Amino acid sequence: MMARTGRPRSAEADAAILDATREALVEQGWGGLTMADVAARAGVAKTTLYRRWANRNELVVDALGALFDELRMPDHGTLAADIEDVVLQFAALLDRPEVRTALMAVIAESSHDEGLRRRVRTAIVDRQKRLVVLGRHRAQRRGEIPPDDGTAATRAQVDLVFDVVAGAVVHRILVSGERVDAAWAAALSGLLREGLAGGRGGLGGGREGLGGGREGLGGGR
Amino acid sequence: MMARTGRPRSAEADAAILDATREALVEQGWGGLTMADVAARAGVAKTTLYRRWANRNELVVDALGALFDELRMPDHGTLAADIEDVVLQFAALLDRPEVRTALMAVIAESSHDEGLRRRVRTAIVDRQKRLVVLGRHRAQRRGEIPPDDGTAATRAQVDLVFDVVAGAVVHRILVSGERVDAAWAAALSGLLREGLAGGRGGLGGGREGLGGGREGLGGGR
Amino acid sequence: MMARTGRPRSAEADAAILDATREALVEQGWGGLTMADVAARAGVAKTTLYRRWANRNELVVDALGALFDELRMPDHGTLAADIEDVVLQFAALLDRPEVRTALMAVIAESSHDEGLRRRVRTAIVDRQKRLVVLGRHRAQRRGEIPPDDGTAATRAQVDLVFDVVAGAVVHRILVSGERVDAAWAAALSGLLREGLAGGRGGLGGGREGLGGGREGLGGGR
Amino acid sequence: MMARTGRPRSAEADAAILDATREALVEQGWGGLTMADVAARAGVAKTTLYRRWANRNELVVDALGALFDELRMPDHGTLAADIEDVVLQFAALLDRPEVRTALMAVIAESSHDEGLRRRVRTAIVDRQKRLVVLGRHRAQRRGEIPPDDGTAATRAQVDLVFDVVAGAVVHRILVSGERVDAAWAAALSGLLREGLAGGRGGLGGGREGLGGGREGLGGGR
DNA sequence: TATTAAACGAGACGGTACGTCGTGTCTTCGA
DNA sequence: TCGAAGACACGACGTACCGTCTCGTTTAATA
Repeated sequence: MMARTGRPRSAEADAAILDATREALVEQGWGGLTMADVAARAGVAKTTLYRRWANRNELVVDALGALFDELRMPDHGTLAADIEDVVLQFAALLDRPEVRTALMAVIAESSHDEGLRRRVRTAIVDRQKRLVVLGRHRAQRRGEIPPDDGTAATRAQVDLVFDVVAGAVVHRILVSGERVDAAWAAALSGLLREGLAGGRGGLGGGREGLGGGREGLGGGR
Repeated sequence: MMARTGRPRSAEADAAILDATREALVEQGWGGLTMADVAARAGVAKTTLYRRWANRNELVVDALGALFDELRMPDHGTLAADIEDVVLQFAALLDRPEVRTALMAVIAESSHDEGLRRRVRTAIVDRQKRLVVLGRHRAQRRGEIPPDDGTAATRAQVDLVFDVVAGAVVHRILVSGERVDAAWAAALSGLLREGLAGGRGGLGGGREGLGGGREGLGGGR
Repeated sequence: MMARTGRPRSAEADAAILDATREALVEQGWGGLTMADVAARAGVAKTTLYRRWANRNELVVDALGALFDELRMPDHGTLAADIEDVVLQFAALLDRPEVRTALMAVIAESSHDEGLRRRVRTAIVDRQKRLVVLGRHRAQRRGEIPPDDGTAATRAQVDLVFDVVAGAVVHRILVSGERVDAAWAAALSGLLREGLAGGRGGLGGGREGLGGGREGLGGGR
Repeated sequence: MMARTGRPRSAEADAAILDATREALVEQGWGGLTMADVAARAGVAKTTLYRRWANRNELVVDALGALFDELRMPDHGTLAADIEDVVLQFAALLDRPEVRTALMAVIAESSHDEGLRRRVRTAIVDRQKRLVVLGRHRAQRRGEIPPDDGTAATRAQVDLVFDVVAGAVVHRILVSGERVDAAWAAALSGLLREGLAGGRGGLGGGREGLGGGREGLGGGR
């Protein structure tokens, strides 16, 4: 079904190109990144890049995605400790200059390029999200949080936690320009733990409190 | 003090350029935005753009900043309602196509351009942050949250709330690509209310379950 | 007849502008000459330049023309000596850097600008040609050459001599890039003397050896 | 000796560009000539122009030089007839609108650009000069003029004749703005023939005749 | 082992935007 | 009213990158 003949593609070239891309991002930044420069650093012809990636954006997404693949969900025995660990891992990743300069750029580009959006989702977003899902399962097995009841509210809670954790870390590092240290990670973890527990089923349990009803919101104290 | 001679700059041109910039962003996206196109839309020469802004990035930051200037802190009587209102305002802003396509792009560029970073801070970030500060003051006057005690922990809490709120909204809309509706805003607000209240006024106060990292943050109590 | 009101134009400004034009030509060459630079050197606003000259070309023609005004027809007592003197004067003029760089340029521009062509003619060409006419008259008074007989051939000879003398000097200096010294001037003068004498008073009188083309020019005899 | 790799340059592009340059010169004149227009006419990208020529001046010199390459030295059997033929060829060349508008311009530019001066010399001046040298050899073989004696005077005479012929034609057409017809060519040819023959060994050798000796000038009648 | 077809390097190519510069006009203020 | 200062619309400049296209040269599977 597929061509079996001819010279096969070089696997070394792939790795060299991704490495060169990250190296160039560190030195030149997103705006200064050029395909010719990447090719030269990788010791490869421009043609070879375009044979594998359609354009600069897709190349960068893959180069970044490889880094996100290294994220690991630890098991420290408590949800809070697990969250803090992941937050710090994520922060360390965002602190890398190639990520700082390129992550938001490809997300911006993806806002008007559906193909790129899909690639960002599979290469980057889903690789983060699975940590949230995994951490949640572990916490449920430990009994720290109630098990899934299969409602939409459950899925909504996963999404909310994901957006809060990832969003807060991204915002602090890339927008506010502040460092994420253990203290900050603990603070965020604490906020989440109380927020989720305090909700007594909270959001996700999604009952009365959701959807506009906020009769109790804040009035609780 | 400064030169008073020569033909003064046209104030109309400034407004026309910023309008044209937003219009072009809507139609062409960040990647398709060109200075020549903006100039043509504004009925102005390219020179006139470059006389006011050093480059495309700074122009776009100012064009976006003007939108963030329209954010208002309402007074609904409760912190939760105030937060939800602001979250929805912010979400509406991020839903505008010119913001979706360009906000993350300029933040990415700012990661290796200190001047641009400052401009982003004053034109965009600080305009959001003052809402958090104002909302916090109101809630303190209402007695919903304890007054500032002047510690670093207090300032840290403001920063954390800001990063969580803004980060979550940005992440949900731009990264996850989901809509922010009243239900989601209420859920986020609830998470924050419980998270802040549960902490006994203190992030970092995090107790037993926390990883331990709280060297100084939580000392505020 | 003319408006007498308002501030009168500065006569000093005119001289300063022409001086500045020549100075700028020396330093920047024709291609590097800018109106703004001329204005700055003259201590004058660009407006003032454009109030007096319609464009760069006309300004330069006048700036060069002033130099050609200094050409003088001496009276050494013989035609040959007079020619040599004028040739050397002309050569000295063409050796000035502002003339080298700009004379051919304005002539080139004049090829598709009738107004400029007229200005070149009156400011530059006619100022050279009158020397030929004057020298011819003197030589006729001395009896070195026959008096005008009013025929077209007479006028044609004046033109031919003018084109040969001016053209040869211009070509040697600007095209061939060689110097004009007394020996060369004498050689040119000698060629002309023999050429005119040999012709038996007649260009076009050319006999047997000539190609045949003489339909009317030589009819002067 | 040189790199043999990569895609070779298109020879068609070269020809198309030079043609387009002459075409644009005819329609727009020297001042209206733009690289973008030439590229568009040639169906070529601007980059391709700049890959071959450093700037507009060098491009135009080559475009004009190709025309001067077509000059031919005929053999009519007499020096006079040969001169007239060449003069008319040269005049026809200078009458072409692309040459009228651009030749003096590039010569002007060459006055402060040594590289351009060299290019003008090889592409234009030397192509004319070889005709003088060739015509002189033929006339010597015919016995019309004495053979070279190897002195500097001989070389000086070649140069003088060249400057006189080329200079006179250029000056008449471009400066005086008059046409060159057979009659004028014959008159110039006659002047030269007599001037060279009358000199008895001509200029350079010419001593006594110089400076003061002009006893016979015009006295021929 | 020879064939063969794709991968590869090099670099020219058609495009497009960049940011700068010069032109000639205009608008303001002060002399 | 003139002049200085300088903003303005316009348009060309020469550069840089894009992504595509030839070239001639490897290189591994296949026949």
